[in-house]
Amino acid sequence: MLTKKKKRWDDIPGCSLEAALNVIGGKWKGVFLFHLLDGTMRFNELSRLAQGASPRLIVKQLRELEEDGLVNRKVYAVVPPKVEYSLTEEGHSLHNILHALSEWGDLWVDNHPVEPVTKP
Amino acid sequence: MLTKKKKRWDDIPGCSLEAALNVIGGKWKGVFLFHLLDGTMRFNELSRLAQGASPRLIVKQLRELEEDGLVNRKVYAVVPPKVEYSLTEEGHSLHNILHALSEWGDLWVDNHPVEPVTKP
DNA sequence: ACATATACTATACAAAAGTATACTAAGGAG
DNA sequence: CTCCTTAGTATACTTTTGTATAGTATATGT
Repeated sequence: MLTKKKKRWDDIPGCSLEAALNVIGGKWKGVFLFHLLDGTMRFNELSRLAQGASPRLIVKQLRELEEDGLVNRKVYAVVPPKVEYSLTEEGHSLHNILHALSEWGDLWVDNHPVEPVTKP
Repeated sequence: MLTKKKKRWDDIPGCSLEAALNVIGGKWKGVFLFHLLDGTMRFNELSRLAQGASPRLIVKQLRELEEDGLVNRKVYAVVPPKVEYSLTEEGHSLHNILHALSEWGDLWVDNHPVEPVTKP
């Protein structure tokens, strides 16, 4: 009998936009992808981008990006360990979108300042 | 003493890209925004887009989009109720991004078919 | 008098996402 | 022999998301 492999975007049938957002929309995925546009980075460097996130989460985000074909993970058999992350061709194809999102976000943040309130 | 109003994107300081993804990345937000590009829609119509989602969630997504300034909510004082949702100018400014995401998602889905597996 | 329609709200619960903290492997430097 | 380094794992827990299900208001049509 044939059945389907369970994927994270199974519950969004037919909607490519939602599929895209699922792939790049994880908590730190956008940031990682954006910075990887400039070249390969090591785990530590990526961690520093995700200020305050636990390694568990960082690993999870990176593994999903890898699984989804957007990043390569290259392990060097050295001690201490060295692992380099870089974008695949598919990852690079997000270049324009990532920059557009970043610019739009800039404007949006400007137009929606966090309101200061007086504390009682 | 001055403090800040808590917002949903407070935990992503300085990253406009992540801010953007936070604003449009909710479970059904992309779909709603995309379809609203074509004109106003009533609550029922939007619900139908979000097949299987509970009203609670749909309302939450729409309220957040409203709060973030991307959609207008127009209530008609009639019975039975009638509420129309439409994009604000700021919402419309996402036009290109939403289409780019949709196209990218299309390609991505094509390149990543769900693998059939034989069940034991 | 009664069912109908719409856009929700309320409550309880389950699942997913994220945090906090501690720990590991193994070779080189001292 | 001990410490340092990196790229993670492991475990326990909290928070956020999302589901399931039922209920509400009220003018209108029959």
